Amino acid sequence: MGDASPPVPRIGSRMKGKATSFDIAHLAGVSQSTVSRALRGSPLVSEETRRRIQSAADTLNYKVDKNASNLRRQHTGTLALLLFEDPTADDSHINPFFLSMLGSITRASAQQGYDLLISFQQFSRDWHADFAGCQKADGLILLGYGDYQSHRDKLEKLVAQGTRFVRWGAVLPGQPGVSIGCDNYAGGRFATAHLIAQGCRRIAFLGDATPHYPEFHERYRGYAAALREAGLAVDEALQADAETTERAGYEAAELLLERGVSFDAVFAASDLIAIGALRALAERGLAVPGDVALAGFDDIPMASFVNPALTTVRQDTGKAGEVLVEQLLRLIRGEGAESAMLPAELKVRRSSLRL
Amino acid sequence: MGDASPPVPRIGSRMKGKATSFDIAHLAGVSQSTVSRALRGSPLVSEETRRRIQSAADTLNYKVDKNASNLRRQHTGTLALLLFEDPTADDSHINPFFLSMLGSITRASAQQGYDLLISFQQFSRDWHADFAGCQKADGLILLGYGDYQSHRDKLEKLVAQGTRFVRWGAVLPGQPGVSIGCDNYAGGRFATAHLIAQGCRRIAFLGDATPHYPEFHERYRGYAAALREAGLAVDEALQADAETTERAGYEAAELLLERGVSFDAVFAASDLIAIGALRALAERGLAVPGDVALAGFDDIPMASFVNPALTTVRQDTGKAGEVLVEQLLRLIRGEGAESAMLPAELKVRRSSLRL
DNA sequence: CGGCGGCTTGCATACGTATTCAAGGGGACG
DNA sequence: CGTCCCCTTGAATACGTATGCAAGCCGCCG
Repeated sequence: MGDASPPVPRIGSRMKGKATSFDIAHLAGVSQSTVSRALRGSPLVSEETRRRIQSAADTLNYKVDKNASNLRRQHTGTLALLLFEDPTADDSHINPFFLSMLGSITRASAQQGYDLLISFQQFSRDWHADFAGCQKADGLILLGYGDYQSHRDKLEKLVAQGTRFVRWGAVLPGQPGVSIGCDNYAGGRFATAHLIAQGCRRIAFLGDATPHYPEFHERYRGYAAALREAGLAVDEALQADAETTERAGYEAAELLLERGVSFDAVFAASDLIAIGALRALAERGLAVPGDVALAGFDDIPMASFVNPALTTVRQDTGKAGEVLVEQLLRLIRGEGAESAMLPAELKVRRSSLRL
Repeated sequence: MGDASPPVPRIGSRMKGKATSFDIAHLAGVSQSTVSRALRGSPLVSEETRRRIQSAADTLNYKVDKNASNLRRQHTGTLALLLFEDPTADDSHINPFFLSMLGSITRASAQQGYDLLISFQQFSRDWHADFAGCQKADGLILLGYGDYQSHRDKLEKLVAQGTRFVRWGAVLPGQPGVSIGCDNYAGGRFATAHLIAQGCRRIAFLGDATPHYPEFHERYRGYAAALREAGLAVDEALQADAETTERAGYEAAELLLERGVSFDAVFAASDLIAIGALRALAERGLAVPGDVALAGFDDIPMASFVNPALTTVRQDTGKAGEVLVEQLLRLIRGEGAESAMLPAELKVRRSSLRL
């Protein structure tokens, strides 16, 4: 007597937790294997059985347990987005350009059926370890301006560990892993050539010009190339470092003004820098574009709303997100991916129009 | 002799996949249980053993498998953020206010040691099912303006299923679940009272005033209250619907102008609407704040950069993210959480200053 | 009429970790 | 010197799903 419990481990008894595939199996009068097959769309299950299982699953409000499923299949259906920011950006305002990228990446991965895990990272931390082998995500997307030189070792470690990742940033030869970026060189060249075409001859560059910030460095190279092509000299006194914040742009412009050098145009390495510079110029009573023509980079939403509207180099964030996700999925599927450079497009607005 | 293989299932043989706790155990000369305990910081392990295990783990570059761990512990260490947007926003520009919230929530959850899963949702879909029981996340954060009435049933279903979630939005009595929001009523009242104090008497309201958009409705109620307190009548001809986009703001302002009613101020239910209205006013040659004083709501980054800088009601997104995550974690820990209303703060800038 | 192949289904096991239970060893105290 | 208890460790099992393997059923062909 009382031999009920030993043979049946737990079917039907557990009311607390969510329903499992065993519960469905019990209700539909089939085995757990068949339930699993039916719900994953295996062709091995007959149509009638599939319907019965489906209706049982609906009844019990059953959802496949992602953890168990992922563990068994050794795959997560999740991508991780690592967003790097300089620790100095403590005002909790994320760079709008990256926010735009974030939105685009989110959409792209959703479209491909992947969830997206977001994580903010400090450059200083051992970020590469956190996501590498722990099966949190099938692949990584690295996003952030910055000094990749000092993190090259970490990237190489990722490659060595077989971690799948793509990086947004400057596309340069000899980099570890797959990089996607826009054509910063061409963008810088277009913007500067445009300023020259507007009659400007003394064009300043605001933004770090060292190779430590590869994107900015490429933009600077484009700037210098355009100057040379027009027969103009590159004057170091016309360059001032700035990280990509409005405040840094303001300060860099002030520095330039204090130097006492004359200039009739500013090419800023990012829109935030340009907007900061715009404020500094306005405070000195300099008219834009009358006294100083101004161009930025990124085409953040704010750029069209400042006064005067900002001429800038547009990076197609929508396309960028798609390409990043697409290439990452290729890596995950083992198809091999390639670095790619997206075109940059000059958006002319009032801030640069002198003619 | 030769009794090596039967008792030991697979230790040491697998070179392909990542190292498991068994590999660590083997290397450190202990059992898998001890490895698990050591790495989770259990006090049961001796200090010397812990060190040996730690060093073995470092050597093999071992990372705890999140899926297995989560499956075993029945918990994910992940929160999911569901961001709702009107399908009309196809230009891939997410509302800046929500982007700011997103940043803040990301930080807050990272600070609490939780990962954040981001998902964009269409109101139309059966979103409530996707995350409810599948163990993807321990809790949900719902974010988005909108018509909660038509989704009340879904919220109630979530509550019934025992899903832990918090919602950003209007805090009203009798709502299912926990809601966090700012004091939209007070914000609308402050902004309108400020416009009145600037000498305005015919103040328009741009934004949906129906209860379908509870936040906007509350702001409208605050607007109406301030008018009444000043002995001014609420004129329906001074109200025009607009969803929260720049284009809608532009069109609503145009509608207002075409109506031919006179007005000397505009209170827009969001900054995006205000910025659109600003453009419409400028095109008609109306000076802000000279001819029309203008105030918005949200204090998105753009608000300080438009010309003239926009007076607005600031919602503290940083605080909001913290509170959302904090209350959600309380729910997850079974401590019970309460809806809360955050203070709204008037930020006076040039767009409203007539004195 | 026997055997063979296609179509479904069930059984058993593996995924990698966390935790309960039992056991071993050593010291302290009576 | 014996007993008891604390400290540390190992063995075993459960978490819920996916899948290789084998078996049952049926019809068809030889």
